[in-house]
Amino acid sequence: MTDAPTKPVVARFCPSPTGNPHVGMARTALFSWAFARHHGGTFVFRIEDTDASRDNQESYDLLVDVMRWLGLDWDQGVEVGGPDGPYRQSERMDIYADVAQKLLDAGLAYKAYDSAEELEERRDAARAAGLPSGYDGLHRDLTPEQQAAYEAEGRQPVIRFKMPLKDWTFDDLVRGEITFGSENVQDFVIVRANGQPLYTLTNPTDDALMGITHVLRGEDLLSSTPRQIALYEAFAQIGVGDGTTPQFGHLPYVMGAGNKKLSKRDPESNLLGYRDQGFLPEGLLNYLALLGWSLPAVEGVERDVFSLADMVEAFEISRVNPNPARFDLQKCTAINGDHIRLLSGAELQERLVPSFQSAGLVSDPPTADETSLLAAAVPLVHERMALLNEAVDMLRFLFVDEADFVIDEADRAKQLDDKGLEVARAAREALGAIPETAEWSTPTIEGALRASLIDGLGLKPRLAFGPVRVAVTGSRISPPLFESIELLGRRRTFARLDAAL
RNA sequence: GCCCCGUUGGUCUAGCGGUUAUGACGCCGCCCUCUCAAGGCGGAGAUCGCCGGUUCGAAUCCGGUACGGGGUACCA
Repeated sequence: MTDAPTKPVVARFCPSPTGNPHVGMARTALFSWAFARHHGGTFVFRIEDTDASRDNQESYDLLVDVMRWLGLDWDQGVEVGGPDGPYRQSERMDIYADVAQKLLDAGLAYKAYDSAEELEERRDAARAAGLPSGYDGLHRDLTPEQQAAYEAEGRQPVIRFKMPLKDWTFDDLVRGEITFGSENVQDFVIVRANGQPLYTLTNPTDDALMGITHVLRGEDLLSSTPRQIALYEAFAQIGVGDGTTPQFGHLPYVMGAGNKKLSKRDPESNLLGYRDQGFLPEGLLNYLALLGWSLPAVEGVERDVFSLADMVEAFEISRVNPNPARFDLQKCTAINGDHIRLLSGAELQERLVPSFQSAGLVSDPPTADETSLLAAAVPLVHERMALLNEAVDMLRFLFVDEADFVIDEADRAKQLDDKGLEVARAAREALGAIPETAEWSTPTIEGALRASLIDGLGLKPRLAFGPVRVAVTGSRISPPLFESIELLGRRRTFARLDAAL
């Protein structure tokens, strides 16, 4: 299968605003976006909010917010507009009504009056007989008299699309040729009895009207593809769209723990949660890309940490793996750590500001002192973190008011026992002996401490510095000690050692 | 029931008829080292779901089968 479209690519992402944006959705958006960008095409962002009972504005806002955070920009769509708007289906109802009417007028769709009970009964019978259980086509060819009779009974009809009687074969962009037999693709409802259009109509209508050339979506929609192809062929007859049918590619699921699809309820699936935890959009996206796709090896060397730009350059839909992938938070976090290490110190510092602000350690906007302290402190933790929020915990001791400084009790017990206090006392003396006139710097601090604790007391380094670390930073785990002491400053360092003794 | 999709170490993944089956995350060990990381080195872990077939030769091609997933809605 080749991956060289002949006409300009127009791809789209068209979620329904129900609940929290989840990672599977982001993966679908990413692949569609990367596909469009790779081919220099257009990316459309449309919202499918045709079901008023499930859709809501808050969810819509979240969707827009998260797409912007991820950096998946769109050329046409909600918020930005475009030639084929509006891009919210709730604002396009007249269009769907018009298309449905045209389909009816052309004899490509029909009114069906079956009641829910009747349908269920026939469906059960078909199953029992080992037959496919879709609509049996009973009202396909009702005469006007029969229709009038049903209406006289007070029945409100749905509109069903009349599937041409033939087999349906298409070449899926990720799975290859797929065929559905005619008997398994029955007439489907496109407009509810109350006049509301359904996804089955709105989605292909918009794709046709917006000139979508490539439809990349979740594999849950694979079996509805024949219906959509049939609809496109009908559109060609009634003049909706340009008469062509897009190509389809069905992306595998992103699964959660166990073996089930990551659901919207699952906290691991909540995209905003990742932002709050301090994931970088490029880190999350990189990991998501790895779920079903990989950068081609260059001269036999595989690479799994890459930028969005790298992905755009290399993204071939034919390389997408058709099988579902389990989301692994640990690996996602590890990849994110790699991306953090790829950031310059200045970039990292900038991205860290919001985390420090929400922890109440830095004001909004940061003061000059806070900014310079951050600038000096960030290099200390840059390669020690996988998530932005981890920096807050590691550096809290530098930013916190003295009154709020606390020592972890478990660590105090382990390190500041009698022996440890003795070491801390020696450290306090050694540091206090550094002349006021001498620079309070990492080398001087290290020199003083080593001379006193290692050479003087004859301690192993880990035994020497542990108690000092706990007294000064509040934890057995901290950024490098001497640098930390330098940044803390003379006064605060002395105060903390004194307080610990 | 019927239809469709999928199946390579715990997880993700490379592989497109001939490899000691690739790499990553995780795990274990060692080195580095003031803690933790990062980094370096090494290791354990896969009879490529199973059975047949094609072929000199199959993870790769074909057929079946099992298991998992999806669809079968007046949800999307």
